[in-house]
Amino acid sequence: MRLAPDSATTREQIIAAADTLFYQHGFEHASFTDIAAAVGISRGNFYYHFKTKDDILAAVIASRLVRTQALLAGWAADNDAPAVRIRCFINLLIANREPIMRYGCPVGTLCAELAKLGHLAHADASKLYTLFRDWLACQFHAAGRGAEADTLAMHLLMRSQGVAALAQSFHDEDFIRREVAAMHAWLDVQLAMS
Amino acid sequence: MRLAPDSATTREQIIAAADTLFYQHGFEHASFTDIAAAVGISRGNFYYHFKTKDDILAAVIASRLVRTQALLAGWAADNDAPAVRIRCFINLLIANREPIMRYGCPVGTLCAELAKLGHLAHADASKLYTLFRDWLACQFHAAGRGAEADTLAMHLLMRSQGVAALAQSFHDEDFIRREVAAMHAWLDVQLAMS
DNA sequence: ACTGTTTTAGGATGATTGTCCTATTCTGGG
DNA sequence: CCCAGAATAGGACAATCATCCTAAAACAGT
Repeated sequence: MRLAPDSATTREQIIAAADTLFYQHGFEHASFTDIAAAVGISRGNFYYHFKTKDDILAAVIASRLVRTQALLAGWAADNDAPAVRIRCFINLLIANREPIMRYGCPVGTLCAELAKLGHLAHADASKLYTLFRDWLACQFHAAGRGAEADTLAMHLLMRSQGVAALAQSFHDEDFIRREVAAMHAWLDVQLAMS
Repeated sequence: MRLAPDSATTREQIIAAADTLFYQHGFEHASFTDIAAAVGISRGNFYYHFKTKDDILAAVIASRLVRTQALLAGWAADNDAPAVRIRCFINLLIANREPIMRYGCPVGTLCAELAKLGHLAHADASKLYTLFRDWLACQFHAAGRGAEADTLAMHLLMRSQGVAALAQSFHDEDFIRREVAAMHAWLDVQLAMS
């Protein structure tokens, strides 16, 4: 019973390709053929690695959860001040502005699609939101806003979602920068209250 | 050459059913069969009224543009003060909270899906955003905030989109009410600046 | 009642989908 | 060298999709 290192690579390649295609074209519109072509393997070979498309989706969501957790942990490790950590989240809109203007927010668009499909995986996809929500709430708590930490976290998350949605349709980079600046200003006010 | 009143009714029924199904299940996931079943006509009969699915989509978007314009014109006719008019827009989140928590914002989810599909109709769907944007900017202008009217309009639109996105995934009515109250408070501040 | 147009129903069509089967190739341990 | 298991390829399969065709029905004007 070996560890099958090549299989793990192929499996990870499938997940990575599916992740990208689900993001760029949506879960439903991205087909097995598309993913197979992106990875460079045959279409029928999928059954060996994933029994159903839902299994791939579950693996993609699990992968995103891990990477998101690592991202948030990295921000927390690199910065001592909660204020700086929160600004890392806000600046994500600037760093990812190109894909956001093309495909929207990876979390928001996936959750919206799965909710419309009535897909069971929507519950798991929502955990991506929860990850950001709880992390932000934790930072607000550390910044002395414990009583309203979750409310403030949801407010910031809400603004990032709204910015991503409008940026996608209007393709307006200045709008993103303007709203990011407004979010930083809002944060200044909130942190001054503690 | 008669006006074909029955045909107009059937055509409108198709548009209405397609509008609902596109909203509830998404454009791609809503099939001809679904729409036909909702209207109560045969599947093959569509070709007589609409040559392609894209034609139905175009008709649905055109119908939404007309209804949105009428909605905005109604708000403007019913209220003299720009402040009250803008609050009508904000309160839309409360009035439509049930469908929003289920299916998200009709405009936002449609635009996001069409953008991901690279669909040509995305440009027309974005006009729905523009309708709200320009109308809001007009109200801010009338309220004495001419210089920043469009910026304020985009900010309000952004917040409504963000609230709808999170409300759909978290199914949280209290969150909607809290953010609507915050939007009203924000508006108070903005109008006091004029 | 007749006629030409509008409207409808039902099925055919080809393409695409997710799923699944089977034969072949690759690989590492004995 | 050989061989069991892992991995792959290619195609079969039924279902679904948008689209399209054709014949029947409903209707209006005469």
